[in-house]
Amino acid sequence: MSKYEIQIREIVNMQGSITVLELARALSVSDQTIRRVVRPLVERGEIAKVHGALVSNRSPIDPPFMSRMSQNKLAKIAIARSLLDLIKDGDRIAIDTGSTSAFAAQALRERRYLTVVTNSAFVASTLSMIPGNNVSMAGTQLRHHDGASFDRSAFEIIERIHVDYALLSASLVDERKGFLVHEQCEVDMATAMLENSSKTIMAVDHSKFLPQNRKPSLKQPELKPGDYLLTDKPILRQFQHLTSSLDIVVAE
Amino acid sequence: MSKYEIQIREIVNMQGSITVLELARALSVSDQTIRRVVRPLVERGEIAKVHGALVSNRSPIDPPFMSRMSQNKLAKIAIARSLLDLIKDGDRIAIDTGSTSAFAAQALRERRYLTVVTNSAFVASTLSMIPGNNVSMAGTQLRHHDGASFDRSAFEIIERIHVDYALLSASLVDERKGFLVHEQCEVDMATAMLENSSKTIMAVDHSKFLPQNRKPSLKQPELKPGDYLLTDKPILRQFQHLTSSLDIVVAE
DNA sequence: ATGTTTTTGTTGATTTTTGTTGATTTCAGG
DNA sequence: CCTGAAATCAACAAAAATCAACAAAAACAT
Repeated sequence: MSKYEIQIREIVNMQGSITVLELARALSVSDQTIRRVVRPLVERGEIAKVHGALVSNRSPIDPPFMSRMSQNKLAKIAIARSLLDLIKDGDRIAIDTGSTSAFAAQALRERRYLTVVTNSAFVASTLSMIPGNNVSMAGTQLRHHDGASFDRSAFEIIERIHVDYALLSASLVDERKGFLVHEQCEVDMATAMLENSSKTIMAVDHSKFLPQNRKPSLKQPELKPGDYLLTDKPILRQFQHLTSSLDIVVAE
Repeated sequence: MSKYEIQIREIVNMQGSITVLELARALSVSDQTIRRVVRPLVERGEIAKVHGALVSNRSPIDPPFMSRMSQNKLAKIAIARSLLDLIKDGDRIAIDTGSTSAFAAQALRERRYLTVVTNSAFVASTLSMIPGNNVSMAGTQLRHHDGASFDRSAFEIIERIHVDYALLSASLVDERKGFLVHEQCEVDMATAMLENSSKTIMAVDHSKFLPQNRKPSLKQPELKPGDYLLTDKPILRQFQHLTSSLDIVVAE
């Protein structure tokens, strides 16, 4: 049994699929080594292999649309579950757009009597079905790539409703610049939610701490001391200065 | 099994349908590759293929919402399919709440460049995912039993957007009183949609013509001559006076 | 240190997949 | 029914991934 085995299994299952070459680069070994190490894993049926890639054979649970598109499903599910430790029946919460929030909405269906305000039609639709919830959809015109709204009325509604928690996310965590997203309207929305909530919960899975091809550049608003950071792996040393004043929750 | 397989399945199921060329561009491979990879998927029946596009063969609706919708599922699916004969790419349509409309929204995922305005968060969320669509969610506060909004802003938005078709439904068709629903706000919404559309499409499955335990009492607005009635069985004699001025489409 | 075993990287041959071209089929509109 | 445009298919060449074999490097025991 090779020392790379556990790592490989984990990466493949997390990502769903990955090419041999990518994996080789990730572990800084040659592609041939990966092939050799992977062979017994495939024979034992622990992961599947096709020409061109390794694919996870984990039975993919079936959460609706949005969720299945996303990377790092398992991490996001774990984060969503640990969110349930913070949010109790009857709480008021603002939720932003994004796949992490989509998973969170799924998890929050367990809670009752929530007051929810969101600019994501998916989140609104999911949580509005729960008896006892009071859900407000902020905004009118929905952008097609994620069904979220960022028009003026969206901001007016966010600013009208004060909540206990704002659930925010980010596309990348940069060592120096902090939590980043791709578009200004997302920053504006996050700011509005943060300003109208008592506490903020920033939810980012560990992959957001790694370098990415498509680099976001816009900085999310500053978190307050005592705000929560939800993630799925311990914070690495070089990021700790960003998170020192936060309550960190690491989902197992 | 190819390395693109999982991605293709996800994209097709998410979008409902997509052309081979679009998919090729999305994965940055040639169209020929897509055709090759897709062939076994089609043979195994995991997705369906028609000349010009790949279409999802997923059961038309999965959301939790479905439990209450399961009545007359087949009839509603048939009606939704025949709606596709009326609504073409690029059309503008207002859609009301209700299970019939939810099925209609699923079917309309095949269409592109729709302008949609609706007070149902589920319909909005479903159709906003389709590239090229322009979807407006009317209203803010969602009622929990169906995720629809009937507040003042909902009406303002409906009245601001003029569309080609209003897709309406009813809870019961009464021999004397016509199309009935349970709540006044639903009548108001139907009226607003009808007044801001060129044609109205009333969609009711045949069970709505039968007596019911919980009797609705509020009358939907009068349809105009030439408006459509979509249903799944021929109209019985005793109802024909209600429908004589309408274009009747019977889904097979 | 030395020899042995195991792991790893490199090379080149082999297999599989992919893109391109051109012929063929399908579809929509007269 | 015919015609033009778009989609599909077949076949071949190019590119990428895989495999086998061998040499270098690392780990281990003596």
